Amino acid sequence: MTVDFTPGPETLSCRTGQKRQRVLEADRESPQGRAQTPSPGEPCLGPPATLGPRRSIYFSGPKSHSAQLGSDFFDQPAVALARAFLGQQTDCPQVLVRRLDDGTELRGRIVETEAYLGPEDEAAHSRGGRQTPRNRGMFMKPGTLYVYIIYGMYFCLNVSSQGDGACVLLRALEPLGGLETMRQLRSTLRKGATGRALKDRELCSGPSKLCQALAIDKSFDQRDLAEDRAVWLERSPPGPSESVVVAAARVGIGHAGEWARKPLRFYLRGSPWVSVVDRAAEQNAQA
DNA sequence: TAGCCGATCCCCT
DNA sequence: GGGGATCGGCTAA
Repeated sequence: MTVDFTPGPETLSCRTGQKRQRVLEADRESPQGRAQTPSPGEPCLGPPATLGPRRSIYFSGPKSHSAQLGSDFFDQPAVALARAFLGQQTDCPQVLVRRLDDGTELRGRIVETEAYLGPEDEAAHSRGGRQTPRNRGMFMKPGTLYVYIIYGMYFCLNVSSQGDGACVLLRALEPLGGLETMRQLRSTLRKGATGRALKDRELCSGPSKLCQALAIDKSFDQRDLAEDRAVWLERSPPGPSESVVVAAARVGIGHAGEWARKPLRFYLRGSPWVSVVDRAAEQNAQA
């Protein structure tokens, strides 16, 4: 079986409505579906009525963070979104921002992602169309977070994309701001902490490491990355040079047969912040 | 640096 | 009851 990993615009338009319909249903059904509802002290964060003339369609309305990427950015197929997180369409990788309760902002540029395509993808939690309370975020509107517990003690952070049950796993960040807080969080949360100071490249080089470093846990499940006040996405400042995106096999899904070999993991070639480097795949990456 | 392996517990069948 | 989108310590090369 072959799969087209670069769906065209027609795929874009026909799948969107389907998932949005489910979201409406989800919002009606579950209190968690309204996780992004602002608390009494917060401003209303509904979608912008109009966009400013100079504002990118990818930015949220004026009531969100000024640089916060809006819903439209996430409304693309999983592979396109996984690449867009690395800046392949926007020329610069996106920055994940986490604002802690005390106002501290932690920032990391996304350098590694994995795409999970939905029901047909044997490695996805939504394989075969499975929809359970745990993976519900995968079926919610693009930009919805899907946070799950792995091996009983770690968290992984996914972002729902276009297409039912499709999402993108965030695997690694280049820490840009709040490194000392990240180090503290990692040292506190990681298993068997020995007190050894973690190197910068050990802070966010893995899906669960970045969750620890950004204090992201199950409470973030089903929240909306386009509207949330504690976690959001921004455009990165332009980097020093153009980056090459490597497409490699995904990690840790050996049980998934042929799907385990498909090049659905994406990372920036040469980045020291990536969790797993695939030399063979890098040879195929275009400069 | 790479490979091996145990920890640990949620979630699904 | 068993598997798992991980991590980190230990060992060998």
